[in-house]
Amino acid sequence: MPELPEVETVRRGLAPALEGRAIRRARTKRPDLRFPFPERFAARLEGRRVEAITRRAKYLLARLDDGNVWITHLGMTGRFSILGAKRQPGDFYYAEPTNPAHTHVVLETDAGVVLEFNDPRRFGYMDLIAESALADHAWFARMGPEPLGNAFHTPYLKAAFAGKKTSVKAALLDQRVVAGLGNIYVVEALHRAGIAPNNEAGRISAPRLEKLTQAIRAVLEEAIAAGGSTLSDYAGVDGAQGGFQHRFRVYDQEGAACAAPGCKGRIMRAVQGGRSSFWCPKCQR
DNA sequence: ACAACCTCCTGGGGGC
DNA sequence: TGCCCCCAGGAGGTTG
Repeated sequence: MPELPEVETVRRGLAPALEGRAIRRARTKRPDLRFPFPERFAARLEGRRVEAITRRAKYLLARLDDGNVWITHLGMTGRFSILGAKRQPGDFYYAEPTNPAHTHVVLETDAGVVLEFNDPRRFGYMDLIAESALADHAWFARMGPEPLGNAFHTPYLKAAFAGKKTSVKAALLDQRVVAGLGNIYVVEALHRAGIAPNNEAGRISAPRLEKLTQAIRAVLEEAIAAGGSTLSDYAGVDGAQGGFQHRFRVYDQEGAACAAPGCKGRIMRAVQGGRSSFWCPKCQR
Protein backbone atom coordinates (compact mmCIF):
# COMPACT_ATOMS: atom_id res chain seq x y z
CA MET A 1 0.00 0.00 0.00
CA PRO A 2 2.16 2.76 1.12
CA GLU A 3 4.35 3.83 -1.74
CA LEU A 4 7.18 6.35 -1.63
CA PRO A 5 5.05 9.45 -0.83
CA GLU A 6 3.27 7.72 2.03
CA VAL A 7 6.51 6.36 3.48
CA GLU A 8 8.12 9.76 3.15
CA THR A 9 5.17 11.34 4.96
CA VAL A 10 5.57 8.84 7.78
CA ARG A 11 9.30 9.54 7.90
CA ARG A 12 8.67 13.25 8.27
CA GLY A 13 6.24 12.53 11.08
CA LEU A 14 8.56 10.17 12.91
CA ALA A 15 11.68 12.32 12.68
CA PRO A 16 10.73 15.04 15.20
CA ALA A 17 9.51 12.45 17.70
CA LEU A 18 12.49 10.09 17.42
CA GLU A 19 15.61 11.84 16.20
CA GLY A 20 17.95 12.49 19.09
CA ARG A 21 15.72 10.59 21.50
CA ALA A 22 16.57 7.42 23.37
CA ILE A 23 14.22 4.44 23.26
CA ARG A 24 13.29 3.92 26.89
CA ARG A 25 11.05 0.93 26.37
CA ALA A 26 10.26 -1.42 23.49
CA ARG A 27 7.75 -4.29 23.32
CA THR A 28 6.63 -6.68 20.62
CA LYS A 29 3.23 -8.28 21.05
CA ARG A 30 3.76 -11.27 18.80
CA PRO A 31 6.77 -13.14 17.46
CA ASP A 32 6.42 -12.07 13.85
CA LEU A 33 4.96 -9.79 11.24
CA ARG A 34 5.50 -11.00 7.71
CA PHE A 35 8.81 -12.42 8.98
CA PRO A 36 9.88 -13.26 12.53
CA PHE A 37 11.33 -10.36 14.47
CA PRO A 38 15.10 -10.75 14.83
CA GLU A 39 16.54 -12.28 18.01
CA ARG A 40 16.01 -10.10 21.09
CA PHE A 41 14.60 -7.36 18.89
CA ALA A 42 12.92 -5.29 21.58
CA ALA A 43 15.79 -5.68 24.03
CA ARG A 44 18.26 -4.50 21.41
CA LEU A 45 16.21 -1.35 20.79
CA GLU A 46 15.94 -0.42 24.45
CA GLY A 47 18.45 2.17 25.61
CA ARG A 48 19.52 3.06 22.07
CA ARG A 49 19.47 6.62 20.84
CA VAL A 50 17.99 7.26 17.38
CA GLU A 51 20.43 9.34 15.37
CA ALA A 52 18.43 9.80 12.18
CA ILE A 53 15.27 8.64 10.46
CA THR A 54 15.79 8.22 6.73
CA ARG A 55 14.02 6.47 3.88
CA ARG A 56 15.20 4.25 1.04
CA ALA A 57 12.45 3.48 -1.47
CA LYS A 58 9.57 2.20 0.69
CA TYR A 59 11.78 1.32 3.67
CA LEU A 60 12.07 3.44 6.80
CA LEU A 61 15.53 3.39 8.37
CA ALA A 62 16.29 4.45 11.93
CA ARG A 63 20.03 4.73 12.51
CA LEU A 64 20.87 3.86 16.09
CA ASP A 65 23.84 4.87 18.22
CA ASP A 66 25.20 1.30 18.34
CA GLY A 67 25.85 1.10 14.59
CA ASN A 68 22.68 -0.82 13.82
CA VAL A 69 19.78 0.28 11.68
CA TRP A 70 16.21 -0.48 12.64
CA ILE A 71 14.44 -1.17 9.35
CA THR A 72 10.67 -1.07 8.82
CA HIS A 73 8.66 -1.87 5.72
CA LEU A 74 5.00 -0.93 6.06
CA GLY A 75 3.79 -3.61 3.64
CA MET A 76 0.19 -2.90 2.69
CA THR A 77 -1.38 -1.77 5.95
CA GLY A 78 1.49 -0.96 8.31
CA ARG A 79 1.05 2.25 10.25
CA PHE A 80 2.96 4.15 12.91
CA SER A 81 0.98 6.24 15.38
CA ILE A 82 2.36 8.69 17.89
CA LEU A 83 0.38 8.86 21.10
CA GLY A 84 0.38 11.71 23.51
CA ALA A 85 -1.86 14.52 24.60
CA LYS A 86 -1.89 17.61 22.43
CA ARG A 87 -1.33 20.57 24.72
CA GLN A 88 -0.16 23.21 22.32
CA PRO A 89 0.35 23.57 18.58
CA GLY A 90 3.22 21.42 17.44
CA ASP A 91 2.78 18.83 20.16
CA PHE A 92 2.37 15.25 19.08
CA TYR A 93 -1.09 13.86 19.09
CA TYR A 94 -3.05 10.82 18.23
CA ALA A 95 -6.18 11.43 16.24
CA GLU A 96 -7.66 8.09 15.45
CA PRO A 97 -7.54 5.02 17.68
CA THR A 98 -6.23 1.94 15.92
CA ASN A 99 -7.42 -1.56 16.66
CA PRO A 100 -5.35 -2.84 19.61
CA ALA A 101 -5.62 -6.38 18.26
CA HIS A 102 -3.37 -5.27 15.41
CA THR A 103 -0.90 -3.25 17.44
CA HIS A 104 2.26 -5.33 17.23
CA VAL A 105 5.05 -3.06 18.48
CA VAL A 106 5.02 -0.32 21.11
CA LEU A 107 7.93 1.99 21.89
CA GLU A 108 8.37 4.79 24.37
CA THR A 109 11.05 7.45 24.12
CA ASP A 110 12.87 9.22 26.92
CA ALA A 111 10.59 12.20 26.23
CA GLY A 112 7.57 10.08 27.15
CA VAL A 113 6.28 9.85 23.59
CA VAL A 114 4.64 6.51 22.79
CA LEU A 115 4.94 5.08 19.30
CA GLU A 116 2.71 2.22 18.12
CA PHE A 117 3.11 0.07 15.05
CA ASN A 118 -0.18 -1.32 13.82
CA ASP A 119 -0.60 -3.66 10.85
CA PRO A 120 -3.84 -5.64 10.28
CA ARG A 121 -2.58 -7.64 7.31
CA ARG A 122 0.91 -8.12 8.69
CA PHE A 123 2.57 -7.75 5.30
CA GLY A 124 4.93 -5.31 6.98
CA TYR A 125 8.27 -6.31 8.46
CA MET A 126 11.07 -5.08 10.67
CA ASP A 127 14.70 -5.99 11.11
CA LEU A 128 17.77 -4.76 12.90
CA ILE A 129 21.02 -4.96 10.96
CA ALA A 130 24.47 -3.40 11.06
CA GLU A 131 24.70 -0.18 9.09
CA SER A 132 27.85 -1.51 7.40
CA ALA A 133 25.83 -4.47 6.06
CA LEU A 134 22.98 -2.38 4.69
CA ALA A 135 24.22 -1.90 1.13
CA ASP A 136 24.79 -5.63 0.66
CA HIS A 137 21.53 -6.69 2.28
CA ALA A 138 19.20 -8.58 -0.05
CA TRP A 139 16.52 -5.90 0.33
CA PHE A 140 18.81 -3.15 -0.91
CA ALA A 141 21.67 -4.64 -2.91
CA ARG A 142 19.95 -4.64 -6.29
CA MET A 143 17.63 -1.74 -5.71
CA GLY A 144 17.45 0.95 -8.37
CA PRO A 145 17.88 4.69 -7.82
CA GLU A 146 15.54 6.92 -5.88
CA PRO A 147 13.14 8.51 -8.37
CA LEU A 148 13.58 11.91 -6.68
CA GLY A 149 17.37 11.59 -6.56
CA ASN A 150 20.06 12.82 -8.93
CA ALA A 151 20.78 9.36 -10.32
CA PHE A 152 17.32 9.07 -11.85
CA HIS A 153 17.24 10.80 -15.23
CA THR A 154 16.38 10.10 -18.85
CA PRO A 155 19.71 8.53 -19.89
CA TYR A 156 19.51 6.24 -16.89
CA LEU A 157 15.97 5.16 -17.70
CA LYS A 158 16.88 4.69 -21.37
CA ALA A 159 19.69 2.34 -20.35
CA ALA A 160 17.56 0.55 -17.76
CA PHE A 161 14.77 -0.04 -20.30
CA ALA A 162 17.08 -0.97 -23.20
CA GLY A 163 16.04 -4.27 -24.73
CA LYS A 164 13.25 -4.79 -22.22
CA LYS A 165 10.28 -6.49 -23.81
CA THR A 166 8.20 -6.23 -20.70
CA SER A 167 5.54 -3.55 -20.36
CA VAL A 168 6.52 -0.11 -19.15
CA LYS A 169 4.03 -0.63 -16.30
CA ALA A 170 5.81 -3.76 -15.08
CA ALA A 171 9.24 -2.20 -15.62
CA LEU A 172 8.39 0.79 -13.41
CA LEU A 173 7.02 -1.47 -10.69
CA ASP A 174 10.33 -3.38 -10.72
CA GLN A 175 12.24 -1.95 -7.76
CA ARG A 176 15.55 -2.81 -9.49
CA VAL A 177 14.75 -0.26 -12.21
CA VAL A 178 13.58 2.55 -9.95
CA ALA A 179 12.84 2.12 -6.26
CA GLY A 180 9.78 3.39 -4.46
CA LEU A 181 7.01 3.41 -7.05
CA GLY A 182 3.93 1.26 -6.61
CA ASN A 183 0.74 0.71 -8.54
CA ILE A 184 -0.90 4.08 -7.91
CA TYR A 185 1.98 6.34 -8.83
CA VAL A 186 3.08 4.28 -11.83
CA VAL A 187 -0.42 4.51 -13.26
CA GLU A 188 -0.67 8.24 -12.54
CA ALA A 189 2.79 9.01 -13.96
CA LEU A 190 2.08 7.09 -17.17
CA HIS A 191 -1.08 9.09 -17.69
CA ARG A 192 0.74 12.37 -17.20
CA ALA A 193 3.41 11.24 -19.64
CA GLY A 194 0.85 10.13 -22.26
CA ILE A 195 2.22 6.59 -22.36
CA ALA A 196 -0.04 3.54 -22.40
CA PRO A 197 0.83 1.08 -19.63
CA ASN A 198 1.19 -1.92 -21.93
CA ASN A 199 3.81 -0.29 -24.18
CA GLU A 200 7.02 -2.26 -24.52
CA ALA A 201 9.52 -0.58 -22.19
CA GLY A 202 12.49 -0.92 -24.52
CA ARG A 203 10.74 0.74 -27.46
CA ILE A 204 9.85 4.09 -25.89
CA SER A 205 11.63 7.02 -27.51
CA ALA A 206 14.02 9.24 -25.55
CA PRO A 207 11.74 12.30 -25.70
CA ARG A 208 8.89 10.27 -24.25
CA LEU A 209 11.18 8.87 -21.55
CA GLU A 210 12.05 12.46 -20.72
CA LYS A 211 8.36 13.19 -20.23
CA LEU A 212 8.09 10.05 -18.13
CA THR A 213 10.94 10.91 -15.77
CA GLN A 214 9.47 14.37 -15.30
CA ALA A 215 5.98 12.95 -14.74
CA ILE A 216 7.29 10.52 -12.13
CA ARG A 217 9.05 13.30 -10.23
CA ALA A 218 6.06 15.63 -10.47
CA VAL A 219 3.50 13.12 -9.27
CA LEU A 220 5.68 12.03 -6.35
CA GLU A 221 6.42 15.59 -5.29
CA GLU A 222 2.76 16.57 -5.46
CA ALA A 223 1.76 13.48 -3.52
CA ILE A 224 4.32 14.14 -0.79
CA ALA A 225 3.10 17.73 -0.54
CA ALA A 226 -0.44 16.38 -0.11
CA GLY A 227 0.64 13.95 2.63
CA GLY A 228 0.27 10.85 0.45
CA SER A 229 -2.86 9.02 -0.67
CA THR A 230 -5.34 7.35 1.66
CA LEU A 231 -7.43 4.55 0.14
CA SER A 232 -8.52 2.96 3.39
CA ASP A 233 -5.81 2.23 5.94
CA TYR A 234 -3.03 4.68 5.35
CA ALA A 235 -2.61 7.61 7.73
CA GLY A 236 0.25 9.74 8.97
CA VAL A 237 1.74 9.30 12.45
CA ASP A 238 -0.81 11.82 13.78
CA GLY A 239 -3.74 9.91 12.27
CA ALA A 240 -4.22 12.44 9.47
CA GLN A 241 -5.31 11.03 6.14
CA GLY A 242 -3.49 11.86 2.94
CA GLY A 243 -4.94 14.24 0.40
CA PHE A 244 -3.63 13.03 -2.92
CA GLN A 245 -6.44 10.53 -3.51
CA HIS A 246 -8.61 13.50 -4.45
CA ARG A 247 -6.20 14.32 -7.24
CA PHE A 248 -6.03 10.95 -8.95
CA ARG A 249 -6.47 11.39 -12.69
CA VAL A 250 -6.79 7.70 -13.57
CA TYR A 251 -6.27 5.47 -10.52
CA ASP A 252 -9.64 3.99 -9.53
CA GLN A 253 -11.37 6.24 -12.10
CA GLU A 254 -12.66 3.55 -14.48
CA GLY A 255 -15.40 4.95 -16.72
CA ALA A 256 -14.74 8.57 -15.77
CA ALA A 257 -14.00 11.24 -18.35
CA CYS A 258 -10.28 11.76 -18.89
CA ALA A 259 -8.99 14.74 -16.92
CA ALA A 260 -6.48 15.80 -19.59
CA PRO A 261 -7.41 19.20 -21.10
CA GLY A 262 -9.44 18.74 -24.28
CA CYS A 263 -9.33 14.96 -24.12
CA LYS A 264 -12.67 13.21 -24.71
CA GLY A 265 -11.43 9.79 -23.60
CA ARG A 266 -12.85 7.53 -20.90
CA ILE A 267 -10.66 5.86 -18.34
CA MET A 268 -10.23 2.15 -18.87
CA ARG A 269 -9.24 -0.53 -16.39
CA ALA A 270 -7.47 -3.80 -17.12
CA VAL A 271 -5.54 -6.28 -15.03
CA GLN A 272 -1.87 -6.37 -15.90
CA GLY A 273 0.39 -8.76 -14.05
CA GLY A 274 -2.31 -9.27 -11.44
CA ARG A 275 -2.61 -5.55 -10.68
CA SER A 276 -5.17 -3.07 -11.93
CA SER A 277 -4.02 -0.62 -14.57
CA PHE A 278 -6.04 2.49 -15.38
CA TRP A 279 -5.43 4.60 -18.48
CA CYS A 280 -7.01 6.79 -21.11
CA PRO A 281 -6.86 5.12 -24.53
CA LYS A 282 -7.12 8.50 -26.29
CA CYS A 283 -4.26 10.41 -24.73
CA GLN A 284 -2.03 7.51 -23.71
CA ARG A 285 -0.38 5.81 -26.69
C1' DA B 1 13.82 -12.92 -20.07
C1' DC B 2 9.31 -12.64 -19.18
C1' DA B 3 4.27 -13.36 -18.33
C1' DA B 4 1.13 -15.26 -15.44
C1' DC B 5 0.11 -17.14 -11.63
C1' DC B 6 0.44 -17.87 -6.33
C1' DT B 7 1.52 -16.77 -1.35
C1' DC B 8 1.40 -14.22 3.07
C1' DC B 9 -3.21 -11.70 5.98
C1' DT B 10 -7.37 -9.00 7.22
C1' DG B 11 -11.15 -5.88 6.36
C1' DG B 12 -14.27 -3.24 3.57
C1' DG B 13 -17.56 -2.88 0.02
C1' DG B 14 -20.78 -4.47 -3.45
C1' DG B 15 -24.18 -7.65 -4.91
C1' DC B 16 -27.79 -10.73 -3.98
C1' DT C 1 -29.88 -7.72 7.83
C1' DG C 2 -26.56 -11.10 6.50
C1' DC C 3 -23.44 -13.55 3.88
C1' DC C 4 -20.22 -14.44 0.32
C1' DC C 5 -17.15 -13.07 -3.01
C1' DC C 6 -13.97 -9.87 -4.76
C1' DC C 7 -10.74 -6.48 -4.13
C1' DA C 8 -6.76 -3.85 -2.07
C1' DG C 9 -1.01 0.20 -1.56
C1' DG C 10 3.97 -4.96 -1.63
C1' DA C 11 7.07 -8.23 -2.96
C1' DG C 12 9.07 -12.63 -3.30
C1' DG C 13 8.43 -16.94 -5.26
C1' DT C 14 7.32 -20.70 -8.90
C1' DT C 15 6.03 -22.40 -13.40
C1' DG C 16 6.09 -22.75 -18.20
